[in-house]
Amino acid sequence: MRSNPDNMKTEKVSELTTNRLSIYLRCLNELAVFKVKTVSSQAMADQFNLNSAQIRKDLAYFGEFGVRGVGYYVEDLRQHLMKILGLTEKRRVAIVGLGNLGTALANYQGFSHNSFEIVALFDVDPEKAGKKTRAGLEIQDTRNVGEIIRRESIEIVIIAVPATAAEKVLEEVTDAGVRAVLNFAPVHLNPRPGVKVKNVDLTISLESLSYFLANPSDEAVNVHYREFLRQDTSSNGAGGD
Amino acid sequence: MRSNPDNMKTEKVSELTTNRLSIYLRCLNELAVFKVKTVSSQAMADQFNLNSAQIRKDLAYFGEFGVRGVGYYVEDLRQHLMKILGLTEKRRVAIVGLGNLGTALANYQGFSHNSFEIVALFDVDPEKAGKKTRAGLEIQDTRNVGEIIRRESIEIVIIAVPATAAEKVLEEVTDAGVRAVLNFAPVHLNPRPGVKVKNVDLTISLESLSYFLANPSDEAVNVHYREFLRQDTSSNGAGGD
DNA sequence: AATTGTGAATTCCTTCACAGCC
DNA sequence: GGCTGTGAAGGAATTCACAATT
Repeated sequence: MRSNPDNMKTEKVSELTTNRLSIYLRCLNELAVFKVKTVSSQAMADQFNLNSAQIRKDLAYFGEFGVRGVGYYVEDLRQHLMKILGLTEKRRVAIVGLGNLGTALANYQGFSHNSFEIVALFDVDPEKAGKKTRAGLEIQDTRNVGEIIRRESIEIVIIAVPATAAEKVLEEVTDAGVRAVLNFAPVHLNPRPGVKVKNVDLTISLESLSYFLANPSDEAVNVHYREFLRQDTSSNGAGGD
Repeated sequence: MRSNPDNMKTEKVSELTTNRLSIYLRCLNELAVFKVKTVSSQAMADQFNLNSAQIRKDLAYFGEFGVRGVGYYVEDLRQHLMKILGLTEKRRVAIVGLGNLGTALANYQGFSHNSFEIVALFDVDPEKAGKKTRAGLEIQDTRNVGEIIRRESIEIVIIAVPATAAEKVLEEVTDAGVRAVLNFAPVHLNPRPGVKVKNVDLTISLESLSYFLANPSDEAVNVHYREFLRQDTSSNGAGGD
């Protein structure tokens, strides 16, 4: 039993769990909009085809947030999850690589309500340097990435450069103190200990879909849609500090 | 033992496995460029911080592709993987939702060499209808999505619409016979049996990174970077045909 | 000697099932 | 009665370790 209802755990939490926490939070956000006061683990489980015990376990690990016979107070749990996921203050984000994807991400509204703020953009192409995105943010030369990351206290870097350039970018931003990276380049990166890399690899996603098209009889018949996002669970240079 | 060296399995293959097959293929593609003739499971494992037994198991499931004492013939295994992943012929892809992300994807070059071809684009916005992307492909009205999917023999649909519109799009394309969907909308979709949905959820990825920033002491110290892409493993309406 | 293919062992994750509480 | 929190059971995925093969 955690017994430290607000102040965190001592063991390790799997990335499958953190992904689910994010899903629970999304669910609670929706319920909050409709002014729903409480919700049971079963109700949430139904919505996402998860198992209710899993939800309870995931949550119970961080504290006793529920009330027996009642369920979870939506607003209360929402606050707890925000805290656990480190979303109570804005995280400053930079994008490296302003090609199609990088540009789309720079203009994308959909980042979690207001927990993430894109504050810097980088590209090697001198043609692009100086240009501004729709939001009015200026593209800077990748050469200065380290310096600016420090100056701007950037915590998360999104890598959207070609595969061949990704490793070098990772090194540079890691040198500048960044410990969290979202990598869109279709390449395996080897982060140093203490640095977390999450990968979004469109080729893998598409090829995996292609496999299922090529093997329609595959996949057990009654596994149902049960499972949800096992998104990534990426490379991670682990390590306590 | 599979014993049917070319013609497929009878059980189910996990999505973790298909993701890895895709990684192996990428590795082989690189080796092929350098005219490397053979490769051992250990050599591949080193490159991606995987376990060599896992690679051998993954491959052995589909046939006996290796040669004891030698390893795997790069070109031979590459062909086998292409076949297994269904990449020997082009798969026709449509994108629904031409906002920032959809547009970026429409212009993106990086799709696996030439196994995927984007042949149709859709958006609800009548302003956008008729406009062409850089590649010269015209954006069509979402109303006609079913008809065009059938006419164009589209097999894979990329959903890049807002969360609220995604479920409806899924229904429509499923009605039109699509069985593979890549969903970028931050929402859980419930596909019918026999339809595969892979999710790419940027909010979950970022929030998961945020968790690790908020909990630096977390994550066991010597798990090392071992694990690689557990990308998604999404919703799946399973089912034999 | 090197390296695959694979049963057995292990580790990790999920689900069950129920005691405990409201 | 309804629902949480959780130990125990079950299942899945990974890794070990070695016999089989070239």
